[in-house]
Amino acid sequence: MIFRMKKDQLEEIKDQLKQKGYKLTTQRRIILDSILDNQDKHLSIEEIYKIVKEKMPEIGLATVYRTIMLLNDLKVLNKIDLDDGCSRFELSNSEDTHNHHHLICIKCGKVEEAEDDLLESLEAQIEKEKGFKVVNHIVKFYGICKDCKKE
Amino acid sequence: MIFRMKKDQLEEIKDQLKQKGYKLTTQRRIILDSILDNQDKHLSIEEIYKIVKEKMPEIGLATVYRTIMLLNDLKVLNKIDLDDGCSRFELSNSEDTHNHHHLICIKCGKVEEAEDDLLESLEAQIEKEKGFKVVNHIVKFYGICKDCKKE
DNA sequence: GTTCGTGCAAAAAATTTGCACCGGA
DNA sequence: TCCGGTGCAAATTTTTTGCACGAAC
Repeated sequence: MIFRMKKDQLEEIKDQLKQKGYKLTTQRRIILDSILDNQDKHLSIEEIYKIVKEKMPEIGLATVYRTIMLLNDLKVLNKIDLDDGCSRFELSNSEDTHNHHHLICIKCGKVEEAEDDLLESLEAQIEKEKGFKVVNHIVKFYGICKDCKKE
Repeated sequence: MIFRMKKDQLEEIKDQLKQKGYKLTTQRRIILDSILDNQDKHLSIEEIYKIVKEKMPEIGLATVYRTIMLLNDLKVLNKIDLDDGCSRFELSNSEDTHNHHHLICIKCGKVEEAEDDLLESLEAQIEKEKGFKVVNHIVKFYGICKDCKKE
């Protein structure tokens, strides 16, 4: 996946916060920064906390929770569940989110991403049949990854 | 969705337990029973515990956890995450599971099910491109349900 | 200056574990 | 009988909350 310039993304999110009346505190900036630096990962709160704490040791875990929840509500982040006992999050770059899925290996636990998206027609059908307007979707495929198939 | 005869399903799951060397204890039978009686719902552990406790007040919450995890491992149940802070589970009737998706309303929180499945071609493509053999998938659509659209 | 956000610590919720005893196969 | 399964309570882990203080706008 090709990521946009980090600077652009940061500016865009900053604007979004400002528009909704949220302050851009040092803590929020550092947390955002850490997430943008790791957008290929699926970080847990604890992992984000650890990364952020290196840049700002006095930060509290509760602040990380509150910030992540805020970003989740703002749809800046997506919560994903990789069945490892904690919530994980990934950036939801508006163009990308709708177009990638997670491939979770049930043998080694590795998580890959697949970029294709053939769900538009299904969503159209759902709206027609159920009257349900889809605004986002999360798709997880469970299976055996390339490496594990070899064994 | 049309459910198979509860009795058939129960027998099938019993056999599965027996085959793998697990005992069919009273607790497990009651838990299974409660889940089969509620297959249209997406029950949390706590909810299952409450239902089961009426039939067997002395049961412990830990037993429910252990049984549900066992059934999850055996693929009798699927864990699903409806973003309400706890794990929920649904029966994975082998024929059905692969063919239904959840429609989660982001306004009222209601969860519907959609039965269509157009993912076969996508899965074939994933296997071809990534060498990842898909054995199951979980699809959640977030959006606005029929009722909420009216408001 | 306000008001929103933060750190800290305590609380609440969700899940797991240890262990002595019990009951299905 | 034997061994896996259970109840209970305690421990862990994850997440939330209350409150006084501090920092953005």
